[in-house]
Amino acid sequence: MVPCRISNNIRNLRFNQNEMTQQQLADLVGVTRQTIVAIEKGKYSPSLELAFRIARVFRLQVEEVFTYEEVRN
Amino acid sequence: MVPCRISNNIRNLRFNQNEMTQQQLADLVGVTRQTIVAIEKGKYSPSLELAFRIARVFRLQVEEVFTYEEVRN
DNA sequence: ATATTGTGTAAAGAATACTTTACATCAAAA
DNA sequence: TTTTGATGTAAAGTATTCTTTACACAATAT
Repeated sequence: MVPCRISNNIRNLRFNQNEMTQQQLADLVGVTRQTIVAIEKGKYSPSLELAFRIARVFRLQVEEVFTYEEVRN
Repeated sequence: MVPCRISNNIRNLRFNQNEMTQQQLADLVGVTRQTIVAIEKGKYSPSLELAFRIARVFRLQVEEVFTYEEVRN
């Protein structure tokens, strides 16, 4: 796959929208806290399923939480 | 993770929008044809990255290509 | 002072996405 | 009728996502 970057604003959403901890978000979407940490920190990007679940928690579209951009030089 | 279903209308989009083969779509998004087959047939759902790439080909939002719904009984 | 809460990191293993190779079927073209 | 192109399936291997366990640190509360 062509190199790209998927960033997200989960951290901001957690604070601004519902004042929610990583653990609470993890529970709401059904994964472990470490998974949330890894995604927030950009270690890897989630599965589509998890992306949907996270977006739903904040009542947003996937695109409003995750930003896809191709990497060009 | 709570059971859910992710469906998609890639097949329709291929036919209606650009008259595109599985192989062409695969090349455009940088995966093998088998991956497209598996996703169209619902064998598994793509990574978020691939979902973005497919949506981009059709100039659509992720939500316009993939539909997430929780399974309730 | 020490317990608790929220966050970060790391490493081994399980689960899922994706590749590679190969072969089968059907429809349409030569 | 033979060939070609589009699609479907399957199995073994690689890569990535996610879990589990464990520990560390800083800020706040007791």
